[in-house]
Amino acid sequence: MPLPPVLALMGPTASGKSMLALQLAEQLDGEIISVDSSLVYRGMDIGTAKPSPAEMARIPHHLIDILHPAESYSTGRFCREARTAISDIHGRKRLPILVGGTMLYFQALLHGLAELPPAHPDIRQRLEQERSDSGLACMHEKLALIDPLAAARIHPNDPQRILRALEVYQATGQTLSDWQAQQSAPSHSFDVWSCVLAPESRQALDPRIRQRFHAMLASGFENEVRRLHDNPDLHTGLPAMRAVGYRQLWDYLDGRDSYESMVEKAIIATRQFAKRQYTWLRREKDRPHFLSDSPALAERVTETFLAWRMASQAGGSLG
RNA sequence: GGUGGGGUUCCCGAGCGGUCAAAGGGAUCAGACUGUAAAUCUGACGGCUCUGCCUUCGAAGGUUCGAAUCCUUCCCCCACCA
Repeated sequence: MPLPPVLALMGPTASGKSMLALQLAEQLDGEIISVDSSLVYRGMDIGTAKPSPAEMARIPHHLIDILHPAESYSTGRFCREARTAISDIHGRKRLPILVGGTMLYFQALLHGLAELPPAHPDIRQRLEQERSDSGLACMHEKLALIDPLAAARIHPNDPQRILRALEVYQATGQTLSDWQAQQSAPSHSFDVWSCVLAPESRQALDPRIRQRFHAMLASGFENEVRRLHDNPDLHTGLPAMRAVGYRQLWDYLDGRDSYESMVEKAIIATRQFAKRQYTWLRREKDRPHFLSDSPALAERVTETFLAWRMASQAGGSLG
């Protein structure tokens, strides 16, 4: 009995994933699951290039607008919710289509994620305090004592990872390395076919990024961020407010940057983000790659997917 | 026309006789990445036949064992005075 299929579409920012996903969903009777750490937040629409209400009405979208920006999402939560969404969609006899550019989420969902305790705000805050009192180097040394493996792997300048490792230990009495050692290969109740969408080169992305950011500004991005900025519950320490574009606009609204400079910085930040996505994407070398905006794109992706589907059904368990 | 400040490696910007291919930041390139990931972090970053050599600090000369650093002239910016 073959496992039900899942189509995964990954690609850098501004590559045209969302639009393609919509077409695929229509051609393949699918529903879209967003694989994106910023689309989960309500009130962050323009700057995240979120699908429009009309588009979301046309095709069901999942894992979008599920959190208030003051909340924090996580890889673990994504994995759970994505799995739930996948089986729900399968229950409706439709095709789940994973679409997004948060490569860690893809990695975790498709290749497995260690069982780990969730973020612990109290402990984290205490560690944060400790860090500003005694310095990062001291924290790293501390980590080296309790979890030498993690300390060796985590760079002494990497506060996020050092504090997380310490947090895991303090919260559970077990080191991060121990937790991670227990990870086993994921056993999916579905069969994934994934592909990559990107332009001819990363350089080709630059003008798209630039144009898209200006388009965002033209459609009221500044006001969107102003609303968030005016909300007393929100601040720059929040993961949501560190999103590309929001961060730069926030500084501008704070008066810490000129408009011109803010625009340039936002575009640069997007470019750098895309670069990091490419570093992940290179691992997917042997997946089918499709060119952004190429002719009959959706048709060709559909065709390739269906051919895979046919082959995997014929070939039984061999994928 | 006069006075003062300045022209430094892709950009900003330190350096002000040797330890300088030249701090620092930005950009760029490459990479890492396991519950913050649109985040966080690392490396490279004038050229080469690369434990050394060559070309760089507005231009041309000069002083010196030795100059991005001192002197002379010239070119260009900026401020102020005319």
